[in-house]
Amino acid sequence: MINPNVSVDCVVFGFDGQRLNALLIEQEDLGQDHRFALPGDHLQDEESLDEAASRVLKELTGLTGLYLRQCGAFGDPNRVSNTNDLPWLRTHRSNPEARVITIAYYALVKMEDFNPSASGFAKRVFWTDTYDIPALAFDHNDIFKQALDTLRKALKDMQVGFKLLPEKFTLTQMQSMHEAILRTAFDKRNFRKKVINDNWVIPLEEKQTGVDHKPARLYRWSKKD
Amino acid sequence: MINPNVSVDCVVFGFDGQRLNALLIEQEDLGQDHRFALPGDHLQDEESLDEAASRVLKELTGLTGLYLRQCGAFGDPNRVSNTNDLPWLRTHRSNPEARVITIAYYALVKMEDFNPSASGFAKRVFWTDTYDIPALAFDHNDIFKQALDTLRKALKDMQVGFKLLPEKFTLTQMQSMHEAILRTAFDKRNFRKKVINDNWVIPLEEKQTGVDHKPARLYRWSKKD
DNA sequence: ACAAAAGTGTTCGGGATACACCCATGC
DNA sequence: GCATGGGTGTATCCCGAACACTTTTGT
Repeated sequence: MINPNVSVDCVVFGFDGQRLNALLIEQEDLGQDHRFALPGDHLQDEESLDEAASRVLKELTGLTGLYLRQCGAFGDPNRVSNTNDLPWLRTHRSNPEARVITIAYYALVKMEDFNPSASGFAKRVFWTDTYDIPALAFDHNDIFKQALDTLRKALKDMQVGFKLLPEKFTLTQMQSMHEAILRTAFDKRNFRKKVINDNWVIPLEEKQTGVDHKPARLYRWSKKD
Repeated sequence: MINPNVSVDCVVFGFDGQRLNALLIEQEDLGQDHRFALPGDHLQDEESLDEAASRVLKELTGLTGLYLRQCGAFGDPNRVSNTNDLPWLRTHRSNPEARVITIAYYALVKMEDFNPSASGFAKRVFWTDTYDIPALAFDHNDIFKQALDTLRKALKDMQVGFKLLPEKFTLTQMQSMHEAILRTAFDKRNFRKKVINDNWVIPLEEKQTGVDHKPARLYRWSKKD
């Protein structure tokens, strides 16, 4: 292998209408406590970094076609040398002591469109509230923080938010998403004025169904992906 | 070597009072045309990515103590396989065909404080206008673009501009720097109002010397590095 | 009728923009 | 005295923030 110690790790964000969630995997049990981690794996020859990130997500979680962006490279010489990480490394890596450089990605998914299922060395895949992330393997908690920061900056530039919403959504859903990601409350009238005036969304004729109150108008994002 | 095909490449920006410049190296001549590149080199064992970037700049240009920030990772399988790059790779790399993943950095220097001088495999080091960058080796032109984009975003957040100015500077110098980086013109009165009201700079009692017109007041940056 | 969420306008303050002339110094 | 850049104030516009009540639907 040409790049034996380079990997990609992905922070997959999903929004469920209330909370911002991230996708974690539980690594195979080796007689230890539960070990949680971000989905990630070594880079293979002949694949680009972006391709590696896509492949990893497909292999470990079954997700494909996600919006993916780099959010940093992590290469501290000791980033994989915590003793808790050693048993797993010894069974999965030909050179368990080697420092691994990882390229971090964040991904956004419309949760309704995807149904992650564990495979590869992931024993289990599950969504967790982003404000309640457990201790993760390696330096994955650092990577997660950086991914969230990057997402927040991108959201303020109004470039990515729609990747987390269904095709048709209500303004309340959109506002909740912003509030969940940025951890702030917005005024309903001001929020609506802004997204409509600035042409971020386009109103549809359709309305919400199946709710036991006044159904809200649906909107779609105005920009191309 | 544990990470044989990982490198760092650095875009060093400097401001000369008029123009934004970037530091390039000319690679050793191998009977070809001039070959220009960003300063960069392979990662060594036991050094972090940031440390590698510092070392590379010291070894190739003599510069130390620079402000350095990551601005992306580049790992396309073909990024080093342009035929023009092969002769150089063959004399400098044990595995010239190997794909190299590089972590890109940008650095900011006060040009007056530093005097870059070529060493290592750099035959020559020189400043070039950032709007007149020649064709560079590998994908270094792409890396340069991304570094400039990153610098511009950071400058708007007003975090980094002062790294390019002398300790004491005039507001006209500061404005020129912003204009050079962002490629826009600002109104003199508005610019001054802003940087003074928002406490970005602190006026000194000192004035400019050695100019053949009314000497300008000097300022210093108000924040800590 | 009642519960639940949808939907809607106005006021106010602060920051960004546009704009032109006099001043101090060196030669 | 003249050339060169230094230095200064005001009016306007737009955007973001604060704020509360009526409407529509399902049960």
